[in-house]
Amino acid sequence: MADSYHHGNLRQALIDAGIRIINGNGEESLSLRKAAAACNVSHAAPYAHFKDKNELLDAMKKSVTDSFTAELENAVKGAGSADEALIAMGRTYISFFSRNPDYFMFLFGKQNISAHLQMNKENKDDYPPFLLLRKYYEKHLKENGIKLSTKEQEIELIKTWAIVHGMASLACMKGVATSFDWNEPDERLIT
Amino acid sequence: MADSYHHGNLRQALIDAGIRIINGNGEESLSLRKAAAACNVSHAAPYAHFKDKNELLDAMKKSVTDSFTAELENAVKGAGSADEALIAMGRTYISFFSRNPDYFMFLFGKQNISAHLQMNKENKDDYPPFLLLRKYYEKHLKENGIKLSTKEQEIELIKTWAIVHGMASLACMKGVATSFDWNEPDERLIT
DNA sequence: ACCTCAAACTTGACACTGTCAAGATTGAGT
DNA sequence: ACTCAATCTTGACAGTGTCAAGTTTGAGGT
Repeated sequence: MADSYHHGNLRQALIDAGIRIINGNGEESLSLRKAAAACNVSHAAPYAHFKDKNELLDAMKKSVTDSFTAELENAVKGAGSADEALIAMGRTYISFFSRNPDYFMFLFGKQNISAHLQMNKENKDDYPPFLLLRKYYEKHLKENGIKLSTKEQEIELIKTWAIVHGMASLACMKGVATSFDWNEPDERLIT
Repeated sequence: MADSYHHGNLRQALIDAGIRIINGNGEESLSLRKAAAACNVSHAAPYAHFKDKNELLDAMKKSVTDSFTAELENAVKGAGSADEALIAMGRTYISFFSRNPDYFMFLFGKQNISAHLQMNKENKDDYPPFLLLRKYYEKHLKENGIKLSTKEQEIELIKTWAIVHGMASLACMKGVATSFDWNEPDERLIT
């Protein structure tokens, strides 16, 4: 344990250090050199594992997204119906980013969401949280015997996401959320 | 006109140059030195007008927000009823940021929205676009004879904003919006 | 046991950035 | 014409991303 890197699992260490640095101080406060220093490694060492600073950032985003997805999946486990699952997802979505506003800005604050979606594909349909939403939304339609055209379905899906995402966004803005209890509403957000 | 600055209206020139630089290349591509160079001025000249790089950014955000607000107000002029006004606002909100995705990331991509809200106050209630929304939402309630408690009203207001803001957010993410026509929906977003 | 060699890391350099201190220019008001 | 504060320049500093060149290292083949 003394020095499991020097030769070891730098790369993961850099990802973890990067996330730790960002947390509470925002993305701006991260530099490759600081992350390297946090791993007791020279300033150019990261280039053995990442082509770019952006590649580090993308790996970090992937890591945060994985935590986020895990939390969503966990929230959905305790739900009896698809409706309950959807509500649980909405709550968790907003709650996760209310607890970690830095993560919200980190994930969505730059233009390149596609970069960390799946690295190689480019569509929202590969974004794990969106996959979850679609899955339970379709279940919800089936359970309640609702019939929609593909187009309508897509619109409703994006609208639902937009509500939750927009609320999370507002909840993360300082000076906007104070007078509002973000753990209370979102009962009526299902179409 | 040849050199209206040297002594002149640097500050506004810096704001304009900054916005021009950001447009199409994102916030990252702006440096104080580039903005200064674009105004034919030495690299430390901006410090006569802005304490910080952040103060320049805030001034730029204020400028962009003013354009945005103007567009919203203009959209509302042609509306017969409050309902029409609200729909027009929603369309314009999404349309504005679809046309200028860089502006969206610039305005909302960092944590400090409060910084450019009004510089001295700290509440969303001073954010001009939100003021507009509140105004026409209350008109809408009155016109349709709807009675809500203050709390309920606030919730509906934020929910409405969240939908529109969330849609704009999604519309600005590359790889998300492609399959979706952002000029078509938002008819049913009013409570 | 030795050699090999590619991967992992270090060192040193470069251009660029934000910021500050010190000086030079300027124009308006006395 | 003199003053002075606002404006702008010059020069410096530490910090940044990135690259080129060397150095260490540990696993695999002989």
